Amino acid sequence: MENSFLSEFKKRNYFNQCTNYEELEQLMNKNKIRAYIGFDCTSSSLHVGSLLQIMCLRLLQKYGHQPIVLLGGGTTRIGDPSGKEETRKILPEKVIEKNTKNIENVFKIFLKTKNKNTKPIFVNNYKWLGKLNYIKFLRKIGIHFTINKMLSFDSIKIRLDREQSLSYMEFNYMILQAYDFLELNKNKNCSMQIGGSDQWGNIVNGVELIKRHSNKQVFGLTTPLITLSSGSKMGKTEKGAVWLDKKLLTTYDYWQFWRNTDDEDVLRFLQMFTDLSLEKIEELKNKNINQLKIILANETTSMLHGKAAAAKAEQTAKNTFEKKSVGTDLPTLILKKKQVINGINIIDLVTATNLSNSKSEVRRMIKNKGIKINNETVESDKFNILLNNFGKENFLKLSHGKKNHVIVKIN
RNA sequence: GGAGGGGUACCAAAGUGGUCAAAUGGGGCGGGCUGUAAACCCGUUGACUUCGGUCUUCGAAGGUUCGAAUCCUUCUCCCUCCA
Repeated sequence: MENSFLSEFKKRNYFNQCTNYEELEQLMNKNKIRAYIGFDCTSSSLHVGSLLQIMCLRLLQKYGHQPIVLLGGGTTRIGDPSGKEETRKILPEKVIEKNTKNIENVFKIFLKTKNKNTKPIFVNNYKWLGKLNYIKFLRKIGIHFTINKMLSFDSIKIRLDREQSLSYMEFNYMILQAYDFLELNKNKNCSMQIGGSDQWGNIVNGVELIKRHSNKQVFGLTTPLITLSSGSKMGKTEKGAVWLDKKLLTTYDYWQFWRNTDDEDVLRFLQMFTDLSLEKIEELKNKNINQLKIILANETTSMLHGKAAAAKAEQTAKNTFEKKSVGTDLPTLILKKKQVINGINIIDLVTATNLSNSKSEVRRMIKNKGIKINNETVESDKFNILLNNFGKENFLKLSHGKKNHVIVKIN
């Protein structure tokens, strides 16, 4: 019989592969289960690249299952070779610990924490990996892995085929991840691991380890790698990562990220990254594409920054792009009156904002007609801003290209 | 430990004494067209500049030379092969 969680999982395009779909269906129909996803702690927070996994955890909650968030404090000390062409740099322990805390906070926003039965369980694998005894580990766990098999996994094979070096440390990564699953199965009664498609090998290892070690059946489920219709990986923009963190990316910029989605991706993203029901999305389908993008931006932004903040961002975008005016969410630079009274050179003004920090770049921008004050192109890099450039309300809008605007105010 | 190959801008990659702030492609940025889309076209892509130039950059430090990304020495990192 079809399982409601899995069927929605599929319909929302989260599904890539499963170790044993039919039996997983049976299990999930019978019991509420615990499932985990592991997160790497290599950066100071999470970005949109991890959003799909987060959505999976939310979906588990929706159907009454309980997510386990595994923070890879231990495995990050080793470095996952999957999909990497080179050994990645190993971070100092202090940084990893700090990252771990920040990342945990992201989940506290996205996941529901009130319901006792579905609230997320946070674990850090450093807790058990950090105190492993090498000999005991090899005897207990190592015995279940054959080198022959390990060499056949993509993450290893690709490196070897390309004759790129792979350290022994990294080679052990998959065993550690498999061990994590075993640990969670034993101590937290966790019966499923979810992950990106690049984690398939690591996940299968865990499933097999548990089979051999404990003779228990557990499951692995993977999500596809999301690419934009342009073919590039999701989550990185010109300006850097799209962080799921207020401190690292403003609400307005986050909203804009979603608003700027390619036409081709909009429906898919509505399914993947919003809570809108599939029926609702079906209804919306025929709406104007730009309306859909606004809905997408509002839904995704509300989830992270709250409804009110999202509405503010939307209003700011409306003012900025439709009315060619300004909105409260635009970044603001405040100047003292005496700084302006004798005029400020345009280059100095632009570099004082976060629009640019290079004078050469600003000169270039002016030459290419990309700098505007109150929607009027600045023609010369000798242009001086005077008090009368600020309107009655003592502010002006400074634009860098079409999408980047800053309000400059006189105090 | 031994033998080779290599480190050039955001990335890939050319350049092996002057014409090199460094070809070309991708990416980025800006403009045009549009819808804050895609595709396409054009411009631009080290820093500073009084727009004359000036300064810094081809793994690092020295050296040869009027002149070095290019030649020499030492160091360093990466890769391959052998042990």
